Amino acid sequence: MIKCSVTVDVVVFTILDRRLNLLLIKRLAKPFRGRYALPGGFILEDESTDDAAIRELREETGVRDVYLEQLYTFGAPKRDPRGRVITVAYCALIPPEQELKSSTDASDAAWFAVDDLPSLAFDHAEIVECARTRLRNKLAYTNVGFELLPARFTLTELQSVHEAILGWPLDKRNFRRQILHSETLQPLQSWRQTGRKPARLYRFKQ
Amino acid sequence: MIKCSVTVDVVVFTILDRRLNLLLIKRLAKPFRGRYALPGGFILEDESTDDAAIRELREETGVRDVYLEQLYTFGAPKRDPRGRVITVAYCALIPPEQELKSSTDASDAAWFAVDDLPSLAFDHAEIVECARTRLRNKLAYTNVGFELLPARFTLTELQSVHEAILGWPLDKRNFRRQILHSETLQPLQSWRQTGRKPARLYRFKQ
DNA sequence: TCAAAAGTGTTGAAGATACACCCATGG
DNA sequence: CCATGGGTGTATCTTCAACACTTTTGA
Repeated sequence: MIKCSVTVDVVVFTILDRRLNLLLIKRLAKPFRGRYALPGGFILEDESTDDAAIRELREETGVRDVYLEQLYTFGAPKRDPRGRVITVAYCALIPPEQELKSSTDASDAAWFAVDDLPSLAFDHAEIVECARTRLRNKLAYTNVGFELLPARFTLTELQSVHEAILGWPLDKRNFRRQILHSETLQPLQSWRQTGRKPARLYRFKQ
Repeated sequence: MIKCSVTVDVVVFTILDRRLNLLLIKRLAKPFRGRYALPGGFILEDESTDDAAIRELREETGVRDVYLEQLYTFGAPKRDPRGRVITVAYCALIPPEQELKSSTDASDAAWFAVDDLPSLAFDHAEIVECARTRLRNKLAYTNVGFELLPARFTLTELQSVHEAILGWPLDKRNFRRQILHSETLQPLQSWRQTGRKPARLYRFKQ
């Protein structure tokens, strides 16, 4: 029976420029100084791991009330050179409308397209892989893609989120039929004039 | 930043009498003395959480080389009255052929049908619920049911495993077509004479 | 010959895939 | 009037669900 340090690490996804991006932070301290790592940190005395993930997310990005889900726990004994540290990994999805702390302050945090990541500290590459796989799978049986969009969105925007997550193009008509048939979207009486023809806005029911 | 104790708890499933059962251990120590709990224990200095689960499983049941999968990590601050303990929960599936330590020694361990569990210590009822849900879902997209059977089995036996996990009856013809179509079974040149008409034996490919 | 479990096909419904053109608007 | 993205329907194929009788054996 030993005591060990416990961290949470959060894979924070968002959509930028129609591509799936995630948040990384450049490490200022050893080990892996100068390398990028997932946002995260040690859990506090009186908070659950979920609460720790929520807190880290707020500290690093300023966002709250977003989708957050526990992913997996990584507990290899040598995964952190400083000693025994196990980490509970989380996955967060944040809509692009959010004012991000990281995009406003002169931070060491930056967004990276998932297909163009730098080399990561610790076992964080493995954690990211785990998160991407989970997200892709989840899209098959849930409508979790909404979480990466603002409250009101067009069907084309939703489709491009799905395409960004899956990594392949979808058929427009099939996508629309399927998503509308699921009855999870509420059509609104507003249209967005983004391109030429205005596009109908929808929102997620509940 | 705090240090906390980390345990692994294992939901060990098996099939007994065509029903899904799980292993529980009567606690001899406080807290929850006399209540049943999941097998598990603290992780050691130099083992991964996976290794700890494998070790606990061997210690409590004597089995090795069985299906084992990480489930979820429970990290509420008050989940253990002794102090801050987080637990990484695992799910194990063991075939009924195994000689179980718990069934041979005069142990405080016992099998319980999942639909007839006693009141459990800690948050173990929640962990069990999580395991049952995961197992049910997993059956929809994998053939994990094999893990609860001996190396050679009949299709009727496999069907009854699926029924025990799902909790409802399946159509025999549809089940057989589906499972044979998946090409994960290898038919053998042997038949089991369990009832009247001999039934063909199969084994899981790889 | 009876009881018990093994084994076996077909039909209809629903869901998934593939595919191409017209529309509304701003420049 | 042209360029851009918005919006729409059909035909086919595959997959899933429902359903009942014959076969083999031991007692």
